[in-house]
Amino acid sequence: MGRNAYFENRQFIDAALEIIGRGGPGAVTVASIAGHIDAPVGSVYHRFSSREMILAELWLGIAESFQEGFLEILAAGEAVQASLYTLHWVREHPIEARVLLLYRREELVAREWPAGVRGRAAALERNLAEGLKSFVRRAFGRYSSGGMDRALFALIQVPLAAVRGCLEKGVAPPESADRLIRETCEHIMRRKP
Amino acid sequence: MGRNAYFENRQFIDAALEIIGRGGPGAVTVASIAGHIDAPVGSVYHRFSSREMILAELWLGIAESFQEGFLEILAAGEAVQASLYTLHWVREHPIEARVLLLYRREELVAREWPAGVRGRAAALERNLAEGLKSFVRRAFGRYSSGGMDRALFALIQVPLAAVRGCLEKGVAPPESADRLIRETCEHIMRRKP
DNA sequence: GATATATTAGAATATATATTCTAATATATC
DNA sequence: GATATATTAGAATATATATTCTAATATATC
Repeated sequence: MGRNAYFENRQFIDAALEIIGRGGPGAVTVASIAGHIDAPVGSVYHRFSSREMILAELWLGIAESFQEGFLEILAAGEAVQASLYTLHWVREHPIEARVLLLYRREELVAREWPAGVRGRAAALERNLAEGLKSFVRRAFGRYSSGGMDRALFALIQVPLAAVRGCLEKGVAPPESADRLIRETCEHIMRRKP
Repeated sequence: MGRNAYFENRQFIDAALEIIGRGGPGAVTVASIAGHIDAPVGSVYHRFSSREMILAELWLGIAESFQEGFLEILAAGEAVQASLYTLHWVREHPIEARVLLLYRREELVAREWPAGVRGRAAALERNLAEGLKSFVRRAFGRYSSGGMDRALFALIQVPLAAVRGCLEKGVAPPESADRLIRETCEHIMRRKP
């Protein structure tokens, strides 16, 4: 019982997304989030325990969605497809991509996750580690730290590198990026560690 | 005439370097900089027009020194050597590397450079662009934007990607990084754009 | 040795922003 | 229709930190 809600949690998180996407981490204040949807700041704190909690939920939601797609492709075992995933995802989700891939996570949420989302953050890390580990086993016949270095480099670091400049400029990655990532991945994964 | 100075500008800049290197951008306050060398905050403002100016001078000094070495190797024309430069520089200058390569520049100095160092910032950008342009001409026979994309990717983005994880962890890049960068660079630069 | 002044010293102030708090409002439930 | 309460509404407060300001100090120059 009681008064009906005028806003939804999601609206505040989406407002934070828009604000970071346009103005960067420095632009997200509790007032700017509330103002973006004409809500009073009181309504922010009625829903979220702190400013950081909004950002944590935003970041985790994006990361989970990004990672779900990545792990699916990774499980299929195609290295090149997995290495191109980031690029395609950035093209489809340009704003989310900035939040997840352009800024360090610590710019949005302090190194220590706020209580209440630690489980989600830990699961994210665990799932990635597991997915990569079994990919490495399949790709190279057995697990080795050298194989993991190679997979991390080809499937994650290089695609990220190829995309970072565009994220900064706020433009979509060019066609040429596909080729650079594909070539690099094929070459790096061809050689056994 | 007048009282002799007890501190030097350099000490404040070095203090900022140490503080960022250890605690990240969030840890550099005017008070923490002054406190690090037991100076009063008044002495900070006696030397620097603002907190941002200290960070601008720190960042520009590191960037200039990094870039000078890079452009020298680039002028020699060896793509692989240039692609390994970042890695070697990170091993030699671990703290400076964090300031320059781990954090976005905008975390330290706002997008608009403070008046007084705009010339230095512009020169930095111009010199890199020129150095890369003439490298591309030599490497591929003629200048093309495709060639520039390839050079940027192989000589800058990939080396940065290979090194970022270590910068975050605060450890020196492993031997394996040399091989990944070298292999990628050779492969990417072999093909004409 | 007196004097001017560069610099130290650190307290006071300004400002931005997160958080708290009190009152008003709207509606579900009786 | 009365009542309890979830939620809105936004003013008040707390806090961190950059910047300013005033006084003290030490030394180069005369």
